[in-house]
Amino acid sequence: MKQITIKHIAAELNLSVSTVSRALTDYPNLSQATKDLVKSKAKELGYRPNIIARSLKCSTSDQIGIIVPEIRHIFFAGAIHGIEEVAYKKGFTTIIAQSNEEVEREEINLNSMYLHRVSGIIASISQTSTSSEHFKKLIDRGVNIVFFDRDFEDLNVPKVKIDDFAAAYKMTKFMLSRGFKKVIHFGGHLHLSICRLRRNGYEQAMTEAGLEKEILAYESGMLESDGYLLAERMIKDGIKEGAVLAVNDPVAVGALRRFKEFNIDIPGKVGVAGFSNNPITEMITPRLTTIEQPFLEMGRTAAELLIEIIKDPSKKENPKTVILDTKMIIRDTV
Amino acid sequence: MKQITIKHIAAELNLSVSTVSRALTDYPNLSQATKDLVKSKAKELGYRPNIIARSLKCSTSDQIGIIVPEIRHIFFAGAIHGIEEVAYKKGFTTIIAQSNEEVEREEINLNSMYLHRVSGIIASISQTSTSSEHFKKLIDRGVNIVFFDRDFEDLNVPKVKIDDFAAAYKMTKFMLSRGFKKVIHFGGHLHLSICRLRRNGYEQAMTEAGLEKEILAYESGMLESDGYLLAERMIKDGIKEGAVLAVNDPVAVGALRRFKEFNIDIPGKVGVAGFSNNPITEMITPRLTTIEQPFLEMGRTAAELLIEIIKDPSKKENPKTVILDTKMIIRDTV
DNA sequence: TTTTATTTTTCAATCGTTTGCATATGAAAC
DNA sequence: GTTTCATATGCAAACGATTGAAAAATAAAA
Repeated sequence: MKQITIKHIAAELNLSVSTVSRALTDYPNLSQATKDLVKSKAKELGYRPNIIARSLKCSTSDQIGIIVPEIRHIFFAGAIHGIEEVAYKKGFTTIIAQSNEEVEREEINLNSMYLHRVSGIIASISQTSTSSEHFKKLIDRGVNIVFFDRDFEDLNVPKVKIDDFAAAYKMTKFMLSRGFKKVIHFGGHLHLSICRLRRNGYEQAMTEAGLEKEILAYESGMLESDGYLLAERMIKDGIKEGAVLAVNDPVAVGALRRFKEFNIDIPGKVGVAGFSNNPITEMITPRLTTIEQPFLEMGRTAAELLIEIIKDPSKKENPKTVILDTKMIIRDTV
Repeated sequence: MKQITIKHIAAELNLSVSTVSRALTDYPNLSQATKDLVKSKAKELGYRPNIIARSLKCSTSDQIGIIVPEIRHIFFAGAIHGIEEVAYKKGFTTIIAQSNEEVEREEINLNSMYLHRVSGIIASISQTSTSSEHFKKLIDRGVNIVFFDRDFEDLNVPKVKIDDFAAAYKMTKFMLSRGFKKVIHFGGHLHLSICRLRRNGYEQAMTEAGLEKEILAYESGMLESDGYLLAERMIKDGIKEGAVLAVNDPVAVGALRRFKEFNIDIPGKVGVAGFSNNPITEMITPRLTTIEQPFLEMGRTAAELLIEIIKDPSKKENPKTVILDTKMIIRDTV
C-alpha cells in the first residue's frame, strides 16, 4: 500500500534526499561509493520511483500517446505494433486511445494525454476531423506531435505517409490495362487528405487515358457497410461494367459482397481493388486485389520521428515528412 | 507553453489558493457567490487543472488501464469498445496497452499503469502468463483489478467470463448430433483457464456420448498458424473424418484453410467449429460455425465491476464473477 | 599551519494540487 | 456588549521527486 520513497532510503542511510536522488540518477559529482550504497539500499527496499512526482517536477514523462481512429483495423493495429517496437526499445512506454472516428473523442483523448504530460503523441486523425484546431492548440503549447497516414495538411509537424496519389494512379492505370473500359472510385470524405490524394491520383490516370468524361467518384465513409451501399448505388445508377477502386479494403470487401449478392461476374464484368492489404483480403473468395501499405514500417518511422523531436526539440523547426513505398498486390478481383 | 494554475486565478481574484481549489471542486462550506466567481474566472483564463499534481496529492487518477493480449483481435477490440463506452460515461478516460501474448510485456505495462496511478486495471492475460505473481503483487498493494475472459483462477478479484465449459460441451454435443463419429479438439495452452475449461467441456460431452476412448485433444497456440499446423498434424496422424472443435476462430480458420488445401470435403468428411464469432467467420467460404461471445457486453460489465470497486473498495471483499451467455452460430462448416 | 581548490553532501525551493486546522466575519442569542 | 455559532476564507503542510546554490569535508598548495 505505502510506497517506499526516496526519503526512506535517505533515512536508513543517514543521507539527505537530494543525495539519494542524485545517486539514483547518476549525477556526476557524487562518489561512486555512495552511489553504490544508495542503489543497493534502493534495491533492498524495493524502491520504485514515483513517476507522477517526477512528471510534476519535470513536466514530462516517458509515455508516448497513440491516437488512432479504430484499433481493430489491422492497419492501425499494425502501425501501433511498429510504434511500440521502437518506443519500448528506447525506454518509452505507450498508451493507446481510439477516437472511433469521432472528433469529439479524439479531442478528449488528446487533452487527456496532454494533461498526463506524455512526452509526445502519434496520431492518425478521425474521419470526422474537419478542423485541426484541437491539434493546433496543443502544438502551440509545445506538445510534440507526429502524424501517420491520416494527417492535417495545414499542420507543420513530422509525418509518415504513403504516396496516396501515386498508388491510386498506378492502380487505376493497371485496371484500365486489364481491359476495363472505365474505373469508378469509391472514395472517402474529401477533407481527409489521403482520400483527396487518392481521388486525385484516380482522376489523373483517367484523364491521361482520355476518360475524363467517365470519371465517377462517389464520396462516402470508409466502412464495409459504406462499400456495400455504394455498390448497390452503382448498380442502381445503371453501371454494370467497370472496375471499382475503393478507398480502402473494408469498402472494397463490402462492395465485393454486394456484387456477389447480385451475382455479378468478378472480375469478368466488374473488377474491385482495395487499399491496405488487410489479411482478410486474402481469405475471401475471390481474393481481393489491393495495395500494400507498410503499416509496421509506418509505425516504426513515426516513433523514430517523434523520439527525434523529443530528444531535440529544435528539430521541430524543419519537420520531416517521410513517404513510404506501397506495392500492388494483384489477386483475383481485377 | 506555461500553464494557468490555481495560483493565477487566486492572484487575479485576491483569494487564497485553497479557496479557489475548493470552489472548483464544489466544496460545501463556500458561498455560492465565490464559487461562481472563481469558476467564471477559471473559464476566462482557460484554466485546466494539472492532473499530475492532483494524482500526486491524491495518489489516484481518473484513468482506467486496459491490458489485453492483442488489440487487433476483434474480441479484444470489441471488449475495449464496451469498456470505453461505460468508462467515458462515468467520467473516466482509458489507456490501452497490449502484451502481445508476452508475459514480460504484460508486466511492464502493468507496472507502468500502476506507477501512473490509474484508478484501476481491466485485464485479459497473455497466453504465456503461467504465474499470477505480477498481478498478485499489485493487488496486494491495493490496486483495483478486474479480469475478463482470460483470468487467473487463483486471484480473488471481480471477473467477467463466459461459461467456457458449457459452450464447448454444447458445441461438441451438437457436432456429434450432426452425425460426426467423433470430435477432435484443437485446444490452447492448458494453464489458461479458458482453454482448460473448454477442453473439459469437450471431454465431458465425449464421455457422455460413450466416446472416452476417442478423446483427442491437441494442445497448441491460439493463432491461425497454429490451426493450420494442427490440421496438418491431424491428417498426418491418419484422422480423415470427424469434427474439429477449435479453441478459437483464428485456429478454426487456419485449420479450415489447411483442410481446403487438402481438398477435404467440409462439412461432409470433416467439420469445423470456432469460438468468438469473429466477423471473418462469415466472410470466408464455407462460412464458419462458431460460438458467439458477447464481447461488447463483457467489456461493459468489466468496466462496471471495476468502477464499482473503485467507488467502494469494501466491495473487494466479495468480488463478483459474472458469467455471460454464449450462443451457437450454426453456419456451413458443421 | 593557513589558504586555496576540489570533491562531496545538504538546504531549501519548486512543480500544482488538496486538505486539516486556524482564523476572520457577520448574524443571532443572551 | 459580550458570547456563541455558523459560514466563509486563509495558512501551511503535505504528496515525492528534482535542482541551483550553499555548506561541509577533504585534499592540495603555499
